[in-house]
Amino acid sequence: MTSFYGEHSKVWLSVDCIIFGFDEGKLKILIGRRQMDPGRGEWSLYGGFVRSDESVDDAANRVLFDLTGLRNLYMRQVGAFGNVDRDPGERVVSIAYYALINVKDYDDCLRQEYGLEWVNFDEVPTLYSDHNEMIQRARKMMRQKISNEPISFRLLPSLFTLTQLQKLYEAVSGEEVDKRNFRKRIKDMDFIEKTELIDKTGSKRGAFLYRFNKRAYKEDPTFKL
Amino acid sequence: MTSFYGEHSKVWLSVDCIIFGFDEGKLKILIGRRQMDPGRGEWSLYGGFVRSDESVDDAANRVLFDLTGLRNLYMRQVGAFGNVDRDPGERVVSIAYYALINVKDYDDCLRQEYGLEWVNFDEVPTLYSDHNEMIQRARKMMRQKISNEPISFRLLPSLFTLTQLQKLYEAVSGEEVDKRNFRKRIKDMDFIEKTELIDKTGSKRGAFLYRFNKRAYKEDPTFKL
DNA sequence: TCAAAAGTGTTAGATTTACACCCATGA
DNA sequence: TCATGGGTGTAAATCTAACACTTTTGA
Repeated sequence: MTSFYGEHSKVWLSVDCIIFGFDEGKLKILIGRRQMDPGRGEWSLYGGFVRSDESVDDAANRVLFDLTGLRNLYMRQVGAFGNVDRDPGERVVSIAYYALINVKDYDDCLRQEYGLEWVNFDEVPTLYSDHNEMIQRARKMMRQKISNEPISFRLLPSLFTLTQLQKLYEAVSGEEVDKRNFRKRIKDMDFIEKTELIDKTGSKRGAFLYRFNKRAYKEDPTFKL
Repeated sequence: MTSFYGEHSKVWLSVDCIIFGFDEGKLKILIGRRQMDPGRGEWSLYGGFVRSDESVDDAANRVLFDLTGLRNLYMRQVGAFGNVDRDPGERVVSIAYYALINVKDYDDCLRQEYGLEWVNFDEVPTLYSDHNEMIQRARKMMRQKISNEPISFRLLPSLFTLTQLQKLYEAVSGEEVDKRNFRKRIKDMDFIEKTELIDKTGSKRGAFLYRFNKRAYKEDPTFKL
């Protein structure tokens, strides 16, 4: 191969995906046992190598699609992790991404096939290499986003109750909020629409279901929680 | 070379540095004419390849030190830029970093030696490859930071006037603020200390010089502009 | 003497926070 | 009938934003 850059050394480049979900009032991530050496058997994020014919973003999308069967997930780059010895085998630099999925959309057969587990974010075990650092950075980014962009809806079913929305917000932001004040703020956002549907799974009385109107949000994209 | 990952392809990895400065009331960045093919002669950020024995962060620090002679600069990773064809020559993935320097600390001989120019951020020409995208992302990150972290002091001399501080804030945030309201907020921050020194370069009357007390900030790191 | 930047307080309006009770239902 | 989560309004406190004039001094 001819090269302008021949004298410099190349590195392996991988992507690692932090997949967030929300279920039973808790923020969760999807992790599995590493299937390859080095580190076989350790808890780990799921990742893959970047191929020569795909962009780094495409590699992350491919890995996410393999894993979830879902396209067009909300996905953001966390950043590059490039310590020399981060991979015990070779020099591998990894670009971390986080993605948000609705746990209910996710095919549990696929989860079992890959041997993945949903674990509560606050109870994540020690992970392979620098993966714990990756998830912390991802969480920090997400915490900043959730107050300024409507990302909650990526983690919830398309119909959700205000209590669910509030619990999610609390789980991500890490602080409790007053129910009445929270609902007041939601009422001001016209793109969060009340339906006539009632969810009775969470309480005897039942709670109204709401939906996120993407179109309405695009017309007036002001968001502040 | 033995490898666990032999079947996957490696890539060249570079770092690109966005060096911000502030002078004469304007936010500036340091760019130069590209010295190598492909793209020789085009306006470009300054960068370098990541070596096999250094972390990606170290590579960025090395490039910054070569260029400025300064250590311990404020530096943050912007992210990985990994489109397949972003480099016309070969597959090169680049990790962008931005750094803040005080223009007065910067040795102008070094600038000339490397053929670099300070250009107003709002007047940056078309740059090589995806470098314009990099600087936009860097600026966005910086805009978010400046209200929540005391980074202004990295761009200013150690003694500065409140007018300078305000102009800097306006240049980075992109919006004008009321002088009295701005000063009120500054007064609340005990780690921005008034000295008895007067700067007479900016006005006939002269303005008091202030200084950032790092130690006091560490004791009470609350910041909100 | 005048142009140019430095410096200084008050008030109205908006936003945020704290707070407690009734409702509907299934078990 | 009672335990559980759903739903609602008001008032005090805080924060934000708007606003204009005096001071100093070198040219």
